[in-house]
Amino acid sequence: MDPDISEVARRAGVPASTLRYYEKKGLIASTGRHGLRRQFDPDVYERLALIQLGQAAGFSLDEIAQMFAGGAPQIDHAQLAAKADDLDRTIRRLSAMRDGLRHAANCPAPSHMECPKFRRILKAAASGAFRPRDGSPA
Amino acid sequence: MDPDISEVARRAGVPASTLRYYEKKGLIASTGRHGLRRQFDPDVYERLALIQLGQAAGFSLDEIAQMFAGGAPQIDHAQLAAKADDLDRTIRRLSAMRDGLRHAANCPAPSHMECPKFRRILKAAASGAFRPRDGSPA
DNA sequence: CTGCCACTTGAAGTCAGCTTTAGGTCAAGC
DNA sequence: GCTTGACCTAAAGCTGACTTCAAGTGGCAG
Repeated sequence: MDPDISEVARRAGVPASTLRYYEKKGLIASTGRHGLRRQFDPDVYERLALIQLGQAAGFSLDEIAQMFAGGAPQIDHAQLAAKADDLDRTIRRLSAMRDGLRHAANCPAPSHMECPKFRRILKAAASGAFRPRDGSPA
Repeated sequence: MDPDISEVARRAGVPASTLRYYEKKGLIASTGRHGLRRQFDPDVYERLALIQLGQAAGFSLDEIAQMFAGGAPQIDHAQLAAKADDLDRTIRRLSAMRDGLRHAANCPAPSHMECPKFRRILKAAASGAFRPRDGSPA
């Protein structure tokens, strides 16, 4: 028997409301109804995993829907490489921040403003060095 | 003469609407008015840099406002260390994603589903390995 | 056959961080 | 003195990814 929405929710760890939302967005499809109730093909689990993976990679649901658009998932290699580069920039930015935070957490200066390193970082922030590029998460 | 809002906007690269929003939130303060028009202390530039830095580090505006709450910026060392750890987790997660994307971008398999590495990553996604922890950006 | 309750729906609400809009004020230049 | 237009306000709107709500439906146990 094909799983119903609560079964999919339980097994995939995704709330039923989210599954309905994904269906409306065209990210997943139900195979039919049993009365009112949706029934899902077990393939939906793979779909959901792809969605979660895509999200983790920083793709929006709309972008993910595009990938699913043509039958079997078509994922453009250039698009993947571009997203990898986005991630790389984000990682570098976050790494710099993390190092700055670690320093500030251990800095012996009485106030952060008296620490030269902090002031240097602050100046970088003022000049926009840490502004996320478009396409970066957060 | 103290700068007015458009001067601050121009020099700090922050829209006037954002400055008003920050003022309402208590993140910055104007020193007075010239007619209706706000006047700002030049200190505001440092404030704005701190705000941008805090945002880049993943703090919410509310958290940043808390830090500003007691006269000179009080930034708790434990809080900084905790945020650094958050960032570290995020960085590791994103690095794994980036590597996965790079592989997929160059993978010779006709479909991603036929690549063992991709399938392995997909399984990890299904098991929630990439779900952002609470406190992580994006 | 009846009642329960898990499911259904569309619409509205949530969150953060802003931006936009509509209508108003007023310092400064002519 | 009059016009201009940059500034002001409160309130509403926006984005993305959902969640919540109120009201309805219907399969199945008893």
